[in-house]
Amino acid sequence: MMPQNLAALLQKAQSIAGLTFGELADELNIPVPPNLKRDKGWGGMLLETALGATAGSKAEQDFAHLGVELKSLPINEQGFPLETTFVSLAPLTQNSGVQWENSHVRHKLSCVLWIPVEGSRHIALRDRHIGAPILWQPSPEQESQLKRDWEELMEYITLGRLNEITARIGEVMQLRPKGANSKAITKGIGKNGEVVETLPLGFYLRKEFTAGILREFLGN
DNA sequence: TGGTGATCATCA
DNA sequence: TGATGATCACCA
Repeated sequence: MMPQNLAALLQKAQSIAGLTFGELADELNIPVPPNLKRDKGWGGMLLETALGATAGSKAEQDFAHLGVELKSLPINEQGFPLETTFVSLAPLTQNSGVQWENSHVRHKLSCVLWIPVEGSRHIALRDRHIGAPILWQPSPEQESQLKRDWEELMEYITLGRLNEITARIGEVMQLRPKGANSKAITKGIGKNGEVVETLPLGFYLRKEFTAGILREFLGN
């Protein structure tokens, strides 16, 4: 099932474009939940299964042998993203020496297969259509935007300014909580360089950024 | 706990 | 009403 090369992956992705979640799920004998309240990652998992990615948690690209990360992107009727896009957990400790060039964010975003998906809640989950795939690599401009934000955000982390971090920081990428709930805990660096308990944070792409990706591929 | 996949839902 | 902060499920 795992595609052996990029062409096969793209072909598979193109072959499911136009289907609804319900049609695809039925083919794969996967039950469709009534909504996403308790199954927030269901759509992404469905696409992973359909495209032959190995399900489960592994800290790497979905198609590591192809160097490709798979991401579903819920959009509204206007083709605009409905949600920000999670990229990766932020390293809150042991991050000395981490540079943009060897960061998880850069690696994850070096090549992404985006699959737009109808996401409006008034459309029943099983009736939502799967869009045409977009194989994307950041342009030099996009990468420099990401790098700038990453460096600014990482500065808060490494300088022990965790308490000052807000989702408003960052032009195209932000830091937000990423965990089971507000009681989730991890280690971070405090004001005086000491280890402190803090909320796990993740990097998220702002909607405007992913909207730009859609725009460049769908031709404005 | 820290990853994967994300969306929910409250409040400014 | 949209974005921020919170949350859901599953796995190793």
